[in-house]
Amino acid sequence: MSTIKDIAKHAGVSVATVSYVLNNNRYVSPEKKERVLAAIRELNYAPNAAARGLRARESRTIGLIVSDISNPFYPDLAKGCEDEAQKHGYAVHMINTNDQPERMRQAAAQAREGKIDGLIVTSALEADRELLQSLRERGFPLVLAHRRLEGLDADLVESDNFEGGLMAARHMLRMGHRRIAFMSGVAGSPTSKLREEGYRQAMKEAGIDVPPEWTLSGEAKYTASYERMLGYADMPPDERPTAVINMSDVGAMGVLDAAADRGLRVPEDVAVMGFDDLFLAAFRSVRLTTVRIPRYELGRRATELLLERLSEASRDARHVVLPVELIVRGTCGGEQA
Amino acid sequence: MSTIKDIAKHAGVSVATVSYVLNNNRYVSPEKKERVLAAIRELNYAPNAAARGLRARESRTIGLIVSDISNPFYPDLAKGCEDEAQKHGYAVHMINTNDQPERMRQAAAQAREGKIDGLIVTSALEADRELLQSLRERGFPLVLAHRRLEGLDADLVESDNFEGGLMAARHMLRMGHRRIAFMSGVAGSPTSKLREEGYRQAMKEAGIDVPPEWTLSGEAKYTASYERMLGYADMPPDERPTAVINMSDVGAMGVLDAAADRGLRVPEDVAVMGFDDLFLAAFRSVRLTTVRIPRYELGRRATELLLERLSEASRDARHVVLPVELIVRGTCGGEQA
DNA sequence: GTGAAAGCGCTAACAA
DNA sequence: TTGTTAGCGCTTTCAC
Repeated sequence: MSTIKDIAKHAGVSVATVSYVLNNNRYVSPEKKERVLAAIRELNYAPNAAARGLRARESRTIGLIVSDISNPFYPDLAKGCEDEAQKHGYAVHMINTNDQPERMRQAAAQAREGKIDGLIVTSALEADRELLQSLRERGFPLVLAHRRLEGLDADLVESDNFEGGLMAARHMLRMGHRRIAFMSGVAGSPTSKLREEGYRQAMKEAGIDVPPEWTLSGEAKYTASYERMLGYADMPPDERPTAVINMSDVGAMGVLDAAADRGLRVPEDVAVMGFDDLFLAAFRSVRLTTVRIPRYELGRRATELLLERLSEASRDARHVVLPVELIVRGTCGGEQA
Repeated sequence: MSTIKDIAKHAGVSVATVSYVLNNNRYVSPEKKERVLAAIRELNYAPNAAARGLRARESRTIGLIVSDISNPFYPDLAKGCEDEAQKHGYAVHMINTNDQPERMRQAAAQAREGKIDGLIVTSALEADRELLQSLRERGFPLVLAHRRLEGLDADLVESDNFEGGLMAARHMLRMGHRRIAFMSGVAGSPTSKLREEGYRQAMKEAGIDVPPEWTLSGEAKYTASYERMLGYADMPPDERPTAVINMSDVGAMGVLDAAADRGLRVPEDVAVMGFDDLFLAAFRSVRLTTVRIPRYELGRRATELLLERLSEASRDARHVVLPVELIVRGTCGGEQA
């Protein structure tokens, strides 16, 4: 690989001149400029990123932490992040933690080594709090995406989870249901809690008491949801919930499949809703009514915020809440033609 | 951030000594070593990656090019790549090209700038050939994953596509089908071509002629496949294929849904197979028979090859073919209890 | 055993 | 308008 010196020699100018034309930040006479440009072309030169980074004390790359990229929730988010970063000349480092705190620690190390200029943390866990806090205290740019961490002084981009729960439950109510179950996620997840609060609010407005068996928590995954639904299916028909809201579309698939396995018709015997609006929700054989979470936008906005923070002096932590949207398909009835 | 100088001063030693303990490559007296370690802890020091990279002329990061991370085929591959890289102290740069040649060009620029030490290219397109070739000619480490590019001098990791097509068709034959359609992917894709060759081989073995309407090509996506299936459904029952093999599980979903929309029972009226074995293939309401592509392993092996190439002197291009597996579920009948 | 210093490739302050 | 040079933080040769 050729260096700036090679270019300088080849063009018969000083390295400073080459640097000036490279960065276009000083006047350089047309002839010299042309010679430099020609040399660059001829030698197929590209300035070394490490050297630049060392001088400039920045890497122009941001880190994106996801717990598991093969969870279909994240790819869109990652894409939003990458598209936005890319637009501003930043690269993105993907870091899968697989929910191992050790991996989070390695990410923090990359931050201290200057490998990344800022970090987007999706689905932050309570266990990460201390580490993230210490990063923030050292002034490292950080934005949380999708999941909040109460009390952490960092930018946050999330979807309107309370509203999502509210709108899901209201929709069920509107369709005539009274016994509506809300399958929440792992206990303690703020996302899940917020959605459940929205649900409870709607139920309260409707004057309905929510017995504990309507809000079983557990994983929002397929199997765990499938099993919870089996439990409901086995209840006496006049006690069994006639509507089930699951925290994720994949979970809702489990609910749908359990209902089918027990001979329950959807939506006649049981109405089902999910959250996310994954591509599979739109399949004709599924047609899942769901609350769309703007995943791409979550990633895009988080990146936007991070980049702003990178270029501006310190400012207060911001909190952006993205609207969610009710997508009515077939699993609750009431579908538009 | 503290630098090696700060540590040296703080510990009362030279920067060289600090470097020695950091890299553990020279004898350092226990006392000094301890003092250095203490200073590192106290000042929360981490060596600057750019400076190291500049010296060492390596970034310890690899680039991973995918056309679209939100295509459910890629996340597992990306994860395999990331896990393997991570194990060897490498980071991974994700690059979504969205099939824009411009993005590929930017990736190449990153390579020339030394931002990445090597590149894994998934689903390489014919249009990328020249760029990739020029990278190889400059000796840049490159491995192709999933899709081959005939004649490109680079390592390649792919799944056994011919065998996959063969095993899919043979399975259909075994289930008693004779009119078996193979919905191939976009014309010219080597992956698709190989699979189709396997299919043709099986048909030939069975002494069956394959009329052109059985091998319609198109996108392997949901909608395109849905529509192709509608075409088959509208054929007279005694001409219509009784079995359909699609190039992807998502495509197979389209086939399944089209069949359902036309009142065709699966597998009685039409048997359906996919390729990939995505998570959705296992849903109880789907139970798609499919050819499993080892996506994670594709990413992992590609990374392994790349890392070997990074550490060893130049060697001949290698070609690894990963076995595929027939996963029998319900859409072709013959499911195990 | 340990340290001084050169140098990786680049930018920018300063000099001419 | 252009060039010389110091220095970013680190590793490593060479000398002691």
